[in-house]
Amino acid sequence: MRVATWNVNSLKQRMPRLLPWLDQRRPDVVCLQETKLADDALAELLGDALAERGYEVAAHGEAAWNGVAILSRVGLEDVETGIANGPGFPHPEARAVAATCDGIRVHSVYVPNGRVPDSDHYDYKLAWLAALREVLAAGPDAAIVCGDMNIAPTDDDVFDPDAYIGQTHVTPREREALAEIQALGLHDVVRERWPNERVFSYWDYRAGMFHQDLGMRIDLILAGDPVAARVRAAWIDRHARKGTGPSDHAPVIVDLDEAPDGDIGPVVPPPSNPVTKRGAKKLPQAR
DNA sequence: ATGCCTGAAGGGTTCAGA
Repeated sequence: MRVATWNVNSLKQRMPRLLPWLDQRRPDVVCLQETKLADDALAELLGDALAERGYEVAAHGEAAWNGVAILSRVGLEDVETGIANGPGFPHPEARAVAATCDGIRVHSVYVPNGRVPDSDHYDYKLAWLAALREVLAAGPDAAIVCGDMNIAPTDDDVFDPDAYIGQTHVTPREREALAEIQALGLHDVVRERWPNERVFSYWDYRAGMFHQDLGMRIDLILAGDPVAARVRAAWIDRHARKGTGPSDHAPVIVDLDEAPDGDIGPVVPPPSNPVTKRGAKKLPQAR
């Protein structure tokens, strides 16, 4: 079973990239973020194209901003939109949808950006993460949380920590909120597979950041023990960030073995190697 | 001039993103 997550930065604009990518990678479950489409508009836009490919759709969107969805061709049951008891800004935003696909509770999430540390929007981000944690704590262990977390878990997940001083995505409180979610027993499957590699999922559109591989790893797949034990491969599909009209995020993909019948034993982490990093560069700076 | 890109809304410019 192949599960993917992709912040598409507008489904409408990304159609020419999404459909060929679905045909190329053939994921069984796809979590989308920043669809920027109301549910009826999404159904109108790609309902037929997805049905042709065998996907059912659980969408939770709104016009212009935010929006998440789950596509599945291995079943899509018990759909739940939004985060129970989650905060709004000030009203609830379309940032989460969950469904059960082939026995796994799948969450597609688009965590608020935070904008500026210690701002109202930053407080909203922290409250939203706390509410997400409660939802996950009440759910099954056979869960997978996919999405744009808008947090780089460690300094190894940004091209240069100095470039992000005073910015969101790297502050201790955000990272602690994410760590508390992971402490429920969720494995960051890409980092566990590539413990010392330079792996990013987002690159700013500007100033050739992608070309120079100056990015961040903020799109994560977090898997509970029963799912993490089935991980056969986990990687970031940089190819989808190349070429004409890409999203500024690349898809993250994980391949799972078939669910075992009995006890599969402990999850064994892969061996470690020293971190290799290239020369630091600054973000584009204002004058 | 955080807006060197991109997308969306609502008009011909502003806001949001990370």
